Amino acid sequence: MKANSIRARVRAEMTDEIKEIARRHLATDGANLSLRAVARDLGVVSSAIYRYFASRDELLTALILDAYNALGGSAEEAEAAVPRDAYTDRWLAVAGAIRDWAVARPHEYALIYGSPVPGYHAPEDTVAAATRAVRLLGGILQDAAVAGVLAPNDDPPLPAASAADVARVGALIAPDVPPTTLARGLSAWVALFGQVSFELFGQLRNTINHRDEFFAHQMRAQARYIGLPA
Amino acid sequence: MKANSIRARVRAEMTDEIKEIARRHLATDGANLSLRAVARDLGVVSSAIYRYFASRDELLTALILDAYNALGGSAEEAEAAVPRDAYTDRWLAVAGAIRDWAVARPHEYALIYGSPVPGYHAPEDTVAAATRAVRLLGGILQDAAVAGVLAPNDDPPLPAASAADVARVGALIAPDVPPTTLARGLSAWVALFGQVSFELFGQLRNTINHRDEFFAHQMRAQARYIGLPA
DNA sequence: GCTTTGCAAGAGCATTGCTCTCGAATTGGA
DNA sequence: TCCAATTCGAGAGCAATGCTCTTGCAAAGC
Repeated sequence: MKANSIRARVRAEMTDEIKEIARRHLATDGANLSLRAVARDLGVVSSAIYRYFASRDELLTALILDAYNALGGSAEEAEAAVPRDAYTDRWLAVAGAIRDWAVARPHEYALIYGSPVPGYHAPEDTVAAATRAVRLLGGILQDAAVAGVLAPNDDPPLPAASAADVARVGALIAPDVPPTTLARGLSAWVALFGQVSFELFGQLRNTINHRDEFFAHQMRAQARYIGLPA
Repeated sequence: MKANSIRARVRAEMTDEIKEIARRHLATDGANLSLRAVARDLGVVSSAIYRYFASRDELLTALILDAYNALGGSAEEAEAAVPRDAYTDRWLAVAGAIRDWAVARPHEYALIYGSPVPGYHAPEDTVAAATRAVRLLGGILQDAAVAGVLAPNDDPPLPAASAADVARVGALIAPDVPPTTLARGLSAWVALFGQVSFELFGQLRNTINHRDEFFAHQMRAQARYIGLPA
């Protein structure tokens, strides 16, 4: 089949439409996605879906990949709009974009940062997409480090094995950032997604009611903790 | 039915056995728990289960409640074994117990801290059980505060609405802890569960490989961040 | 023009959650 | 001690699911 035959184009359109409808179902019915329901909405018999996705898991994998990329893209876009030397603002833009994306699509967020779907194992394709968000944070730290505006800290050094783990990550995304600062960066990264997950998964109910404001404040605190300039 | 009739005892045993088998299935097959499979393992026909749980969701709710209590109990037990004035160690004991419990029962952890199961809404019963872990942290902060060993910080004050939220929580579990310290405590709480979730849900794959060590180090850092004495 | 390939439809299978009915067993008051 | 009320498990049955297989039809490519 040539890449640009009518068939190929129709196939791509169908694939997109299936994912689109699946996303809609995800948003309304939650995580238990029904292939047959998607087929019905598409006006097609259920077995037809299997021409495009070998199984329900494969459809979910495609949605997961898309979600990682959408989230990463949204964060990158927000970060790119901030002046390069406004390091704290860049971090806040990333954090805000991630939360906004997640709040707008809680079920897609749950797909990628919630409990892994049973029996499903992330193919290697997803890791590149999944790291887009962390790479952004690494880039900000790196830029701040070379600019010499990253506040030092007097944390004790990491134990050997963790130091190696952190160094390996650092070499890839933020080579000029000292290890203890990198560890604080990872901590902020965890705090960011932890906060979003807590909010979306209901752990903040009856506790923190003004989530926007609290989130922004906590992310600002994380920026200070990392050592980004005010 | 009298509380101690044969029927009542058998009923309690059956209920426990159903939950026990369900937990086993959870551990092997993941989150898609099959009532019929549980019934088969119990040597009983599927409709018999409905004498004990009105629906699959109700069984899951019972498991969730048990999980919250088991996790809370495990953390409380670990914390109680530490001298009262070793505030950092108390925090580390809580954090370690929570992680250990979660690593040993990833699917039960996912049940309570992962994506909420579709259609399911936490009944009010669960909130008391769910707050046992936070209360522990609050208690440690409170004790350290009244002992006067909680290091102050110069964080900017919280914005009004968040300050009210935090104050409400603080009044309940740690009345003598200043708001900004409380905010740092909440941050540590989020970091704790965020770290465990990242580990169990696969977000640390190919990044942090020595998870025990890294977790312990990060929790120690959180203790310092909160202001607990070394 | 003819063969190969891609596709949707439909029937079918095993499985699921849940409901209902029917006998058998336990219970607790007379 | 007997008897009505309650509780329970078995079994059949329903609507739905994921997935497979076969059958005809349309597009693609020689």
